[in-house]
Amino acid sequence: MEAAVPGARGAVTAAGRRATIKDVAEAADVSRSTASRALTGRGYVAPAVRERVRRAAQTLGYVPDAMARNLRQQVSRSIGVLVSDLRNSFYADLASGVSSQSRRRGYAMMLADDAGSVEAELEAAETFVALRVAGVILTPLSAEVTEYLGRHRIPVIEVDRQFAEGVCDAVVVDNKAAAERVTASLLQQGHRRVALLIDEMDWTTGRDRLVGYRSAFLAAGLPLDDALVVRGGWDVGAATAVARELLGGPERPTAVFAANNVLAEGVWRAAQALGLRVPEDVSLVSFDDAPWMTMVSPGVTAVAQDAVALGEAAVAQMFDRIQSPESPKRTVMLSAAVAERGSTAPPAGA
Amino acid sequence: MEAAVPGARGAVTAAGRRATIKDVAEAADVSRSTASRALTGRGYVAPAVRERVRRAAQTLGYVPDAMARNLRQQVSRSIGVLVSDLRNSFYADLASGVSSQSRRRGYAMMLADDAGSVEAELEAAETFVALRVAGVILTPLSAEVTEYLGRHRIPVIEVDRQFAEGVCDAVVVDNKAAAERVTASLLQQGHRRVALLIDEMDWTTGRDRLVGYRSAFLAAGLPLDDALVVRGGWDVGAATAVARELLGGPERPTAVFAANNVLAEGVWRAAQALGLRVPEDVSLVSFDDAPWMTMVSPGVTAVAQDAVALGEAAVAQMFDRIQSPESPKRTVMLSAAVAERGSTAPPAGA
DNA sequence: ACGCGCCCTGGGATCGATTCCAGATCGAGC
DNA sequence: GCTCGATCTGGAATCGATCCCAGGGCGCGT
Repeated sequence: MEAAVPGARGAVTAAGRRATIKDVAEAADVSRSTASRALTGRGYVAPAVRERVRRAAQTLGYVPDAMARNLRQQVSRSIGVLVSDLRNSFYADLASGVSSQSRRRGYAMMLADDAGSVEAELEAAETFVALRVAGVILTPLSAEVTEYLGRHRIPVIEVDRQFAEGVCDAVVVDNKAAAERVTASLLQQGHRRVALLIDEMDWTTGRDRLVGYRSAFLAAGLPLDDALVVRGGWDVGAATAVARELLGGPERPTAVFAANNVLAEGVWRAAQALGLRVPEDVSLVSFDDAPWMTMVSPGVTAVAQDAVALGEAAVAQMFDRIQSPESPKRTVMLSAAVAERGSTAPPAGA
Repeated sequence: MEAAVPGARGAVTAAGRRATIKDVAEAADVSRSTASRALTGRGYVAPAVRERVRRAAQTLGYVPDAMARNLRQQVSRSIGVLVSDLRNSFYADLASGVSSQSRRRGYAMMLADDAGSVEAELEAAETFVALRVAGVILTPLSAEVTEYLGRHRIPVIEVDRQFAEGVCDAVVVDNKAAAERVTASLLQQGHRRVALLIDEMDWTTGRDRLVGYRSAFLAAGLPLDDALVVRGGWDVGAATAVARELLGGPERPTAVFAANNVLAEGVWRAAQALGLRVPEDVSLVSFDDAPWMTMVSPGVTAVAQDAVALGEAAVAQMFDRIQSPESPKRTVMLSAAVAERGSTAPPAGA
């Protein structure tokens, strides 16, 4: 174990403690107040003294205690991020976008994932409150969490999905337009039995995707068949099982629109397992891009939400909100591109 | 905007401030000390008083300020995690494993990603020091960062890779054994021109994978050809370009061992672009599994490092270290399974 | 010479929670 | 009745940094 040599580029005082501003002040032979002013740059300090303090801090390897600073200033320079599942690339990309932007602004990121559990979500929210984060960016699971954080006067930005519009700042993609676009494109190719595989209809994500799907039928003057709207479950296993049922049945749809990447994976696996070729036997479109969709052949046509951009936009909106706490709530809607890749074709009979 | 009704399940006092322990104490008609003891459970408090304080806290929506608590107690209940790139599923899984385990122990996770930049890495480390995290789990980019954190007496666990063994706690996979195993399996299938596509040889990851690759040749009594060891670059674009060069050349290898998932993606894309079939024209094995490898056909045979388990093990080791700061440094080595999927076959001539 | 304003510094309060310590109360044992 | 110990409570110090404020020194204008 190396000895802590004071004076060397060490990080601790001789006693083995971490250096505090008091140590710096003593080393520079000034008061704590002056040392603080010299280092933060707020208030008068003679240039020579400032330099002396700076050097002392450097020598001691002084790093100000963020706890103490935040406690005194009653603000923190970290933001909370709460997503559903880091192992899903959508959320990981989202977190990545948030991370880069918040670092750029000098903020640290506290990241938590509820594993789809409302309880874990609330627990994480409480941790954020305890840590007095400057704001929280989350993909909400329950309506409670937003309300809870709001009660504690913590700015909240909902990303990807909302329960209701206008009650909370949010950054979402234009689910309806994108869903309508890809559905219309399938209908135009001649498909009539287009199934929608979806997981939930409680959030704006699910609702709007369903609405978009339906309005494409209406716009084309085609009848809706509710039997073609199928609930897919929350994980790949469940999605695969449901998709097998759907594709293995007697009245097999000629195209499937999967409402997210997990469901799309289920459809893909089910098609493989059943020996169905894509797109010859069944066309597939996914809402939500994923790395594997560009690796398989044919590639899977997908609504490519830019999750990184979503995260970045959320950070931007968070800082807007911090700057003007009283301005009306705003929902930012990003449009999503459709990445055409070849997993769709006119139905066999056409 | 809803009014903050004190007495309701509100989160703020009438003045709009956040409730502090002083508010709780006054509401329960006790001193701050007693309130603190009642809520933390340390020290004597009459049962009736404890209950009164608890209810007051509940009513006020009191959440203790972690800053103040940590400052007083000189410990924090959060750990820092520093990975290279959240958008890479390996790191995302790692973070996910850390997240679940640290939450289980009541710790919050501060997550940062250096985007492959040593500067960003050190900056993040400084943030962790400032926040007085209980420990840091990282995939090191530079040797400096570990040393820096060590100087500040912060426990560090290196994950996935190390510069040198024994100087720092670490959790790694048995790179050499796994690399040797898959290489040997290719050799046994009859391959002789087995290329190794690798990005770096400065860390134990790269070094050991190279060593494993080589020792498989030696064990089989086959000659090594250094021209078959190719540097692949850091992103998919670069990897693809290098792989195209490799597979498009005159002396095309019959099998490629890609040293990580990014490189494997490059090889896969290059093979597609060149119209080469896997495994008929070229066999492919990857070190490091990725979701797409199970989606393509044939699936890509890969050394399946369990990144989630890696993260979980790192957390476990971190708490061991916190409990016994003086015990000797330890490197935990996890073995990696090989997921056989069909991307290998005997070479065409065989 | 005096007053005014500017530059600069240090003392001390402050943020919110924990914790040490002194003191109060009460019941039991002798 | 007195002591002793256990139980319980509140006052005050403490963690590390910031920042208000008082005050000293100095230059300058009159």
